[in-house]
Amino acid sequence: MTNEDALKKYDVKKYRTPDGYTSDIAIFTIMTKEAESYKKPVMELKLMLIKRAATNAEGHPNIEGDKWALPGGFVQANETALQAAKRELQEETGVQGVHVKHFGVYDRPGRDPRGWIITNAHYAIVPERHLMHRQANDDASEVELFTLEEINHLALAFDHEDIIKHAVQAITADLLQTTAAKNFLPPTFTYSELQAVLRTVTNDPVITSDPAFSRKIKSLPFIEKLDGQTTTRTSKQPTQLFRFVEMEDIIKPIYSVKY
Amino acid sequence: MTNEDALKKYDVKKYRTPDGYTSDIAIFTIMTKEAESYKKPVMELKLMLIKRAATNAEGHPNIEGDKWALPGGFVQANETALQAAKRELQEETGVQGVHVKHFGVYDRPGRDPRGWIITNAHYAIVPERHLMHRQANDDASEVELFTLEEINHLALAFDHEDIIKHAVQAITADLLQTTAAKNFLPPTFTYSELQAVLRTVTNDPVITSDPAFSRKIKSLPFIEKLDGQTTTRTSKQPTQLFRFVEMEDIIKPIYSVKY
DNA sequence: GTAATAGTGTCTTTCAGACATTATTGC
DNA sequence: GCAATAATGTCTGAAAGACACTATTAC
Repeated sequence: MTNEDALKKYDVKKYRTPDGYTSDIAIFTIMTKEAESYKKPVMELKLMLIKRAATNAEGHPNIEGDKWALPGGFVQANETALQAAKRELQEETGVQGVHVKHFGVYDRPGRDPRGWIITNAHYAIVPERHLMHRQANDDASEVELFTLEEINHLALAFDHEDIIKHAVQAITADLLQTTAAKNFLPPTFTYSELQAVLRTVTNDPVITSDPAFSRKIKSLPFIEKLDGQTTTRTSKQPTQLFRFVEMEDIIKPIYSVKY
Repeated sequence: MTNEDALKKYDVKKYRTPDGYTSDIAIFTIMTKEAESYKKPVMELKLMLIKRAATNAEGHPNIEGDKWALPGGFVQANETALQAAKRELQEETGVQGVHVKHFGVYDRPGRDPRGWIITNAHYAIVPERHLMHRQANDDASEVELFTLEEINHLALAFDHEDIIKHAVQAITADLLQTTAAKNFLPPTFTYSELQAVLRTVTNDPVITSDPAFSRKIKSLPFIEKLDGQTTTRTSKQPTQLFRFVEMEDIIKPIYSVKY
């Protein structure tokens, strides 16, 4: 009656099994538009897509060839989809050790003409400064960063339009309701740098107003003022530096805030 | 060069594929403790688990037999995991048309001794009043509702301890940061009924203090006061009724609230 | 000085938090 | 009247929101 006994009798072929399990990854970065000295940063959210090759290694036409898609690949039996996503990120960008998070599963019948393919989708936050040595791999003919507006005009493979839409929702909620913004910023940052990151996903007046945000940042329990430390990255006037404090996630009930 | 040509050349067996794709569902309900007339409701969050049969239909010992587990089953090739979860919910409780949501994927190698099994996990919110005609199905010898405290002391199958922990986190965040509480409540409700639901997952003083919550509920943009409509369900004094207003999700940035 | 960004002063209004008080009704 | 729940009155303090103003520095 042990699990071992039970296992011997179990027929793993009893059910139809999927034809594949893949891991896709939406790699987001935030780029500074027109970086000038002593200038307030203006940032832009971008997503990395690859152009699927028209033909595969054997010269045959590729599925959904010539369309843009999220990087991804088949998950191996000895790894999780999250590990596969990190491997894919490493292959596409050479970057390791950044924020990677699951946000959805795509399993609609017929979503992939090759068969019953389950896709586990993730997003990654890669700071601009880590994206120096991007390289294309053999499966992709082109790799490019697009703004969300540009993506609206691209031909996308499979159901990647849906997946990307959800990825943007997921990263928006994460940037605003967790301290995920820290993954786009250097370890110490000014109020205007944090503000620029948040402005890519919100128009909340508390965040967009300079005096309001400059005051507010000092009272946030998950951000620490670094007394005496300043920078002139963003202004001629030396500017106060801050850093994020490690803290378990902050849940503010919608029933207890001001409207 | 069309997708059809490409498909002919594609060998679907090139990669090892999973041995199964299952959909599990954490069925939550909130029960009123000691329901008396004219009494303020006190509620309790409960989760439905099934006891896996010691032996299967052929009399052989069952995998992880005699342990408690989330209801679930294999996803068919012609459906999504969400559809499978709703089917499973219907089989376990006879309930249809309630809130069912994906919250995670479990794919750690070795998590299931039967092979490489991917589990797509969901949770459902079922109002107490819909749970009149619960029935066990043939795969389960027992079905029971447990409090979260009771679950800590049960022997759970596979990695369901992890899955349940994440399900509780997911429903907590959803109850507090979306209007999901409406799925536990009748269409119109008093402040103390909503309060009782929220108290199952939070101790926030704005919610637990009666005068504070009674005032606050009137200023929430997603809740509407029903002028002139009252009930004596919860008190001898007729009590104001409210209802949820349909509204796209409210994201309150952690950077714009009070601490 | 000028321009740009950072940051403060100050006023008004609103709301949270606390606690007492009143209102309503079945028993 | 008593007990229980609902709801309001009222005070204090803190923070939001708005806008003017000062501070600092490269040029």
